[in-house]
Amino acid sequence: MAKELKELTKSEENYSQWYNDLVVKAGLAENSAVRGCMVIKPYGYAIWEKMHGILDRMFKQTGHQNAYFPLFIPKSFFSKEAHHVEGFAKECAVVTHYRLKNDPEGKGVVVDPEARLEEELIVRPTSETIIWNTYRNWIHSYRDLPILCNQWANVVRWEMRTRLFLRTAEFLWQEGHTAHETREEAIAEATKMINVYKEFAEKYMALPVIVGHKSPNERFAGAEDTLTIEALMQDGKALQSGTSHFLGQNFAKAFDVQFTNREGKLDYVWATSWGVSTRLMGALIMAHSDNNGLVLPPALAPIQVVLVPIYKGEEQMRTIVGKLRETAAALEARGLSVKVDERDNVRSGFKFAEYELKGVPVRLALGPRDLENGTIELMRRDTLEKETVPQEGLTERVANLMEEIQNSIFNKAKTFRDSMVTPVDTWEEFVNVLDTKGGFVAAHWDGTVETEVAIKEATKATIRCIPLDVADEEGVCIYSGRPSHRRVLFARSY
RNA sequence: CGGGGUGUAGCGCAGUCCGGUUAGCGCACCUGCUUUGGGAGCAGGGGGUCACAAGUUCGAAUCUUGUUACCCCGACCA
Repeated sequence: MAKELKELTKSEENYSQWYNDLVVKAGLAENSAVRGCMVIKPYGYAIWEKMHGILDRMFKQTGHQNAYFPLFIPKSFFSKEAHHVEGFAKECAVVTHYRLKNDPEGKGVVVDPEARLEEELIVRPTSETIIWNTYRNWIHSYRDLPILCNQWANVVRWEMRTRLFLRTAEFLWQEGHTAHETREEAIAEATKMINVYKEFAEKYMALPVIVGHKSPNERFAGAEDTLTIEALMQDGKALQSGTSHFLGQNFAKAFDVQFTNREGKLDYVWATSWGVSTRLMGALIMAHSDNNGLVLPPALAPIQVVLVPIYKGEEQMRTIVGKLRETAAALEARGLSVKVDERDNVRSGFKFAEYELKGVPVRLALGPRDLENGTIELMRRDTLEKETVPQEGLTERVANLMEEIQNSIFNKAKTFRDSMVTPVDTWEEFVNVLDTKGGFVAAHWDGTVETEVAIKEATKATIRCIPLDVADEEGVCIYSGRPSHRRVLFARSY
């Protein structure tokens, strides 16, 4: 048990505190000297690298290529797409000067007032504008289409209040930007990519998500349609974990990106953009962790199996560590990432607690007793179950266990999520469920922005999505009493 | 930007109301010995501009004024 964490059992009141402590103590990330910016530590980054690698492979398999566009965007680019401007406008970092000089009074360096930029540069909060400005030169004919590019980058949004991984001033993400001949093709692309995200979340992160459309009010600025994957955290709040936008011809018109189509006529291209960020790390942590620390799905765990020696005296240590190295080599040959913890300045009990805090899926412990009996102690992190098993056949057993743990973590999260989707038909019920149970509330909505905003003001709950697979059902709006044709999902969210 | 709170060792804190030996405790760190099947014990050791600045005083971590940073609650958040 994590001594520091033990005193901080998670509950609704201290959930934020618990989350923050967990992120710091598990060695994932910490606050930096720059307000709102985060340092991702090696262990946290190792998990992100795994995510990055898997996603990148999935993008390539769906025909995409990586490219890189500038960090700085001329201010004027943001004036070109009206809705986009409205949606952003504020909370960006702006570069106004390009030089420092020594302080005449000898107090270090100051910004050289002579070195003011003619046009300010915005540190990208997202790259649609600079990318569409670039695409204009790449696209002339239908033969140039589609363009299927992705960029791995950092972006900056000057958020007022930040939380590690969930909302930081600077964060890492990928943003895909595609250009197509037809509306249908672009819509298909946006749908394809939200499904890639769904598959990634469920198969690798063991995180069940609901795919749906955003309401017009929650839509990305400049998009005609925004698809989202919504996940549920253990405190009953929803987390938007990835989005895919059908941008129509909005950016093409703003940046004058036209092509000659198959009929020989000029037309504007159809666009999509889609992204996931280091926020997924927050989702991973909040979806699975318990009071002993992280619970990592084997598919994303930087260390899948840790081997801990238990011994008395140096001679015994050498024998046992030797045996563990052999075991580790066999597991590695089977494709698992393993670590033998040979440190002799901390005791085994300390190591047990530490790897639980870090979420390592399987722990093997070998002591003198096992040496005699030809056994080894095996513990799985998700259930904390220990058993003593024969060394014979261990590699296969552990390899199979990886799959079992991955499924078990997913099923646990799914059972919880499913139990937290509550259909309601009255306003009283709606408020009551939000206040006492949390989670998603499936309710009828009249489809108007006014109602959506009024509900948000009254309850802090927003429409998370209109699920893709929702069945048509006649009913009346819980707030206005006007007719509705389907239920949508409301929740309080991060 | 509004309301509240906190700055004392790497981290967490006591001391501040009511000024007075050499500023203290826990964790972490270093050394040694004993330990090792669930966060070891003992002994010794290192580490401080008490956020910054000015003032009051024989004397300031403590009182006064100003500044600054951070945290929490709002507002904000594709």
